[in-house]
Formats: sequence, structure tokens, C-alpha cells
Amino acid sequence: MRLLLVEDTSELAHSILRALREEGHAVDLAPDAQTATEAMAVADYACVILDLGLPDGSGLEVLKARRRAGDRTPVIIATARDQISDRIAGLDAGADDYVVKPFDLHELSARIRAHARRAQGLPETRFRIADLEIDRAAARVWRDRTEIRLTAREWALFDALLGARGRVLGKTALEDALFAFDDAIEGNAVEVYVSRLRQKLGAQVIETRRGLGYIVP
Amino acid sequence: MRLLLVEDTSELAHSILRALREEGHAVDLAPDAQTATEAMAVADYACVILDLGLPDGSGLEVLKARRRAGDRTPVIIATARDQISDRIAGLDAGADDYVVKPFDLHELSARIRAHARRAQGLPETRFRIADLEIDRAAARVWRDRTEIRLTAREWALFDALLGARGRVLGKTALEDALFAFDDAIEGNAVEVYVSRLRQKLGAQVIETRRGLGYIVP
DNA sequence: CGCCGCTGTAAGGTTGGCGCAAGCTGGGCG
DNA sequence: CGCCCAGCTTGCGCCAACCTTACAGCGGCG
Repeated sequence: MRLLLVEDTSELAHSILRALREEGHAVDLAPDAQTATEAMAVADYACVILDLGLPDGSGLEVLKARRRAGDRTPVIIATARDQISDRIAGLDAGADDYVVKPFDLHELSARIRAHARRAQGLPETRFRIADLEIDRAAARVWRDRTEIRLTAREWALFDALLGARGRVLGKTALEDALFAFDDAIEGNAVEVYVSRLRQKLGAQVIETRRGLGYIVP
Repeated sequence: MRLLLVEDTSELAHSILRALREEGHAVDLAPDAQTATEAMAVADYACVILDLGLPDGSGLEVLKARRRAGDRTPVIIATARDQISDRIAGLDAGADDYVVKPFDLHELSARIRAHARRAQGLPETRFRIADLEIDRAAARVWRDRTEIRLTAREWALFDALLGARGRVLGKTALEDALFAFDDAIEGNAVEVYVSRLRQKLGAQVIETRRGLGYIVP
């Protein structure tokens, strides 16, 4: 899914960035408040991770401004252990959750998934489609009790379609969900991954609506 | 509004109960998982407050079961401050929000109001015309539970007519809606698509106003 | 260093929707 | 009653959208 990491460019920022990308997320990095504001205005993120220790210290203002504009994108704030007052201020400003630095990356990504799913209005995490058993929280798929292994990108695409289940997702919407700004995709990558998913999951799971996009019905 | 408080019968439970009732809510109290399940099956609550510290510890199972059954009632879970893993498990199970005990009663009631409102305000994107079920947001149409597949152009034309429901749309207005400037249409394309739509959807759905245009009454 | 799996690009094959055209239907008016 | 023209319907060739396979680059891991 498409994420925004608001963090000054440090060693830590890049290790978070890499970990999230390895999980198949498309992550944009915003090193300061202004970049973050612009990015949130342009792209539709599934979740925003907001570090309150920005150089100009105005991370909270970014959040408040977006909330005032009616934006409900899930925001998880990251604070240092001793900045309890920051945490409370963050929740007051409209944050959905917080993690304490240094945080466990698995915990962070679990929270990201949970909040993104809830924002989509489809909180069920385990369900069936055709002959497939799907666990969105665990990012796993089974048929006949045996797991079908998906790569990070394959799952990312499938998850995006699941999040819009019953609705058609245009190819550009999928590209936005899968690729960050600086990935600069240029080709038929989406079609390729749809093809690969159909080989693994069965041709009927993802339908093509020619000229419109794809849908999991 | 009608609320359900799932909480073992303690001092705390009753003070929450009293506070919510003083705000004018109709609150049912369920002291254990079984009572809660029965209550949710029978009544239509605006919001459910679910304590995870139940004696039999199965609060999460109640939630999961309701979500599996397709119930979207907003659920706010209450956890102790140190039970972070509970919180994530709760969100994964389909909770909409959580509060940390001991919580401020005003905060709780504010969240109840917010979630109840959001659940109510689901945009009514789905409606019926004659024997058709139509979802404009999803760009899909059904008759007798089976989907009628429309092509991109067919849907574009139908959607334009739906957007002007009850008014007559002239042929030129429809051409403007369907074709970009540089497409330079020159033929009877609109009539062709009206014909195809009538074949798929039924002749009575789109009426012709001779010399004026078309209308979905 | 070599192997392997994942990723995105490229190239060729396939297909379904698109819109034109041509003939038909029927409402309305003299 | 009969003509005329707006609208209806069907067939069809074309082409963009889509599918599939192959491949090269890259990074992780032993």
C-alpha cells in the first residue's frame, strides 16, 4: 500500500524506509513539514507515519491542518520515550495511534495494516473468496489448506484490490497504490502482476473490466 | 441512541452506565460474552463498547463472530494501559477504535458520537430502478442478483443519464459527456449505445423524448 | 563468488469494444 | 392516409487495451 514516512533523513529513517519497502509498500519519504504537506495534498496514502522530532518541530501542525481540511487518512505518530506530553498532544491533534521510539518494526507494520484496513471500512481480516482462504492481517492465502506464496508486490496488488472489493480499480489507481513517486513506473507492470496473480490464485479471482480497470467481485 | 456496554458487573461498569444514560443514551449492559452475542444479534445498536477484560476472556471472539456475520456496528474496545498487544489484536479483529483504561468519560462519549455518526452517514450509493439494482460508485448493475456487465462507454452513457435523473438530456449533451473534444464524433454513436443499453437493461429504463433527447424517469 | 528469487521492461499475440454505415421502424403532421 | 425524418437495430472491420512469455538487472544469502 502507499505510505508516507515523515522523518528527517537519518540513519533510522532509511532503515524504516527499507523495511517497509521490503514488505511491498510504496513509501514516500518527507524530510520536513512542507514536503509532507505537499505530499499529503497530492497522493492518497493508506497511512502516514509522522515523526514529531522534525527539525522545525512542526509535525503536529501538518496533522492539525489536514484534519481541519477533513482528511481522515490514518496517522501514526512516533515519539521518543520520554515525550509523553507530545503523545497526548498528538492524539488530541487527531492522530490515530502512536509508537514509542525505538519501536519494533513488526509492531509498526502491524499497526499500519490495522489502521489502513479500518479506514477502508473492511475490518474483517480473514475470509473466503471462491476456493481461497485469505488473511489480510497476515498477508497470506491458502487453497485446500496449503499456502499459496505471494511475493511482496503480488500481495500489495491483491491487497489493494481486496480493499476495494466490489469496486473497479483503475490501472492508474493501482499504480498509485503500488509505486511511490520516485519509482517512476513506465510500462505494463500492473498487467504483469495481474497475470502472475491469476496464475497462482486462479483466473476468475480478478476480473478485467476493459477500459475501466480490475475488480475482485 | 441505543448502546451496548459489554463489561463485567463492577463498580466501574455502573459508573460508565450511569454517565452514558445521563447523556440520554439507552444503554444495555452485557456482563459476559454470551449475553453480548445474544444482545447484538437481537438489537441494532448505534455503537458497542467492549471491555476485553471479561471473566471468560472471550471479548474478541464476540467481535470476530459478528464481523464474520457481516455486522458493521461500530465497536470501541477498552483495554488496560499496558495491554498493547490486545489493542492490535482488537483492531485486527475488526474494532473501530479503542480507549485505554482508565479513560475519560467525555472522551468516550465523544468517540461514540463520532463513530455512530460515521456509520449512519454511509453514502447511499446503491439504489433500485425498476427491477435493476445499481451501484454508481462501483459502476455495477444487477438484475435478480446476477450482474449485468456494461462496457466502459455503456456505463459512461448510463451514468450521465443517472446523474440527470428525471431530466431530459439532449443528444449533444450526451456526446459532450462521452467524448473528448478531439475525438470528433460524427455518427449515431449515442443512439447505438442507447440501443445496446436497452438490450441489456430493459427497454423501459431509458425513454426517448423525440426531438429532445433521453431520460431515465 | 555463484545461485536463486523477485522485479520491471520489452515484444508479440489476442480479443473485445468501438463507432461507422446501411437498412429498418414508427411517430407525427399535413 | 401516406410521407418524412428522427430514432432503432445489426453487422463488421479496425485498433487500442490487454495477456503472456521471455529476459536482464538487482539484491540477498550461503
